Amino acid sequence: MITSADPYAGSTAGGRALEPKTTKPIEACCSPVLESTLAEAEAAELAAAFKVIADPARLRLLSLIANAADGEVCACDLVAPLGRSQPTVSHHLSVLTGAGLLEREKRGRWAWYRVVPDRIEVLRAALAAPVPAAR
Amino acid sequence: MITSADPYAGSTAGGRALEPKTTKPIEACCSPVLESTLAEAEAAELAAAFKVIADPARLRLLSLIANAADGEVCACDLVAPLGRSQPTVSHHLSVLTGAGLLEREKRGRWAWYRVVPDRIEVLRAALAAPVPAAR
DNA sequence: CCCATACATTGACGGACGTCAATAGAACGC
DNA sequence: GCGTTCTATTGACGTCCGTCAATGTATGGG
Repeated sequence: MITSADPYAGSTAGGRALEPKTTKPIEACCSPVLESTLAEAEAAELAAAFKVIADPARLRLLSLIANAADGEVCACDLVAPLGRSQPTVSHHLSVLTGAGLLEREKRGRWAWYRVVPDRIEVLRAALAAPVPAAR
Repeated sequence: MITSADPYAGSTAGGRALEPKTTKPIEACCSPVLESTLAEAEAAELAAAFKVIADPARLRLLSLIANAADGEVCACDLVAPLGRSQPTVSHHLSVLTGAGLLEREKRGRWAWYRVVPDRIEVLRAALAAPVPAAR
């Protein structure tokens, strides 16, 4: 007998949820990790957000686009620098856009991508050090 | 013919490297993602670092330990709140410690864990917004 | 000594995901 | 219309990894 009335907010980890598997956009879901105890649901959402940027290809895409001349890059100019196939690049761009880290604008035959700094700031904020309470 | 002498720093993504698979501690490896273009190696290292915290169990462990009374927690007090088996908790603590995000101190039969805020700051810094150059 | 407790390691299983080739879809020029 | 170009989707494959049961290792009490 471990817990009869589980005192821990959302500690169920064994039960697979089998959710619709939609790529939810990143949004501020929790206070900083070091500042308050995360419930399982909050942790899952934050972890999913970090998973989006926890990939070399996607990090490089972000940096390539963020450092472009006009702040935007045509998808056609990303395949070669990334050293991956066109479908793979398209896939990663889709993941980043789905998470809200990129904005997509279709102009003629081309798709132009821009970084959305605010969404990255959300991730950054989640890693903020807590203010030293009293002093 | 796309590239004869690859002009992109470390774009090889197809070739599996099959490295020793050691868990390298997190350390400042690159300038912020939005500030300069990441080479493949830098991106791989940063991605590996983010992967460490891109997991609900590990995020909860960090928050549980960071918010403990004395800034440290006995491993025995982490199994129940996490809602996972003891070996699983031990595994995650090992990953976090290996990455340098946690410090471990063995006292008698118990293992006490503390957060290393500096290492988390490294990750946070990687997401920093670039200074608006000129004004 | 022997047993109980705390933690780590091993091995196995199943799901998640990064990758590519092939194909489909959309937009443009002629 | 028709071919060309750019992008997205589909399907398949292999690897990575989070999880647990079982076992191993160490520490301490009686």
